[in-house]
Amino acid sequence: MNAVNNIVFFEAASKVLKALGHPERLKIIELLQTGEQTVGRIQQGIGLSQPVTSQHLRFMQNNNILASRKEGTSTYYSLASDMIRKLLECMNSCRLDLETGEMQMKDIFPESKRSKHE
Amino acid sequence: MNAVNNIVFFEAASKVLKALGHPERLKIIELLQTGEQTVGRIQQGIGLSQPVTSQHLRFMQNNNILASRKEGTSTYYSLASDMIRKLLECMNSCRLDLETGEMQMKDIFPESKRSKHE
DNA sequence: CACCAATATAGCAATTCTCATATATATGTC
DNA sequence: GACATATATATGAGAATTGCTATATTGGTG
Repeated sequence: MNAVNNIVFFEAASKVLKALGHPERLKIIELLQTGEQTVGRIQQGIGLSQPVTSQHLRFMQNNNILASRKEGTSTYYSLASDMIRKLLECMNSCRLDLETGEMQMKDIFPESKRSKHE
Repeated sequence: MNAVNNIVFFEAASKVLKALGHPERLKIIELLQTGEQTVGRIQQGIGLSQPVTSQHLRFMQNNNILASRKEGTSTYYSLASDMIRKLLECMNSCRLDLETGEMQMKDIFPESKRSKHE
């Protein structure tokens, strides 16, 4: 693993993280954990409008978080990579730690005040 | 774990992920894996200007990714939570999978074309 | 072909990010 | 107090993100 590959990795990984960094998108990802879903079902599942749902899906597909396949008039979206699955596992493990009290909500939820520029 | 907590979790987690979703910030986080560092050292380590470095650090602190303490004229930043450490572990594990060929770069790096709206 | 259902895209306004430059603050030393 | 060092903040410009409304596309059915 050389420096160049490191840079590539950071670039790639940060895109993935950024694409995950939106509450609705995170919900979508969770939804897809159990398998592929159509746009319609995803939309129902998270309660967003159809265009916004589509936009999030496209965004995630462009960042290689999701893959899709068409069947008739439907499009099925699914998790695209092992990395996503690993990250999801990690998130779920954290959520479990919260439930068991092993981790505190304050450990991940900022109560900090923001200045204008964050 | 009820619905409300889920929402809180998604909100919190997505902020964390978003704050991690920037190549330079990811580098900073990696740098801090081995322990706290001053702003100066971090700046050297990643090669950014002092103000930009400070801004990234503030952003991450506001999103509870980092903690800081002052000593003399220096400020030491460090990883703020177990969640971050877990996510870091996960990322490093993925990087290892890349090295061993267990995972392919294409699994996390998008080659997809972008439309105007991503 | 007309029409419907499912999904995608365009275009726009508001907000947020990111980086750069300039300036401020705080601490330590002489 | 004058000054240097380390860090933070203000501010502004350009880009990216987000969600909305309207419209387009595509496949299936009669």
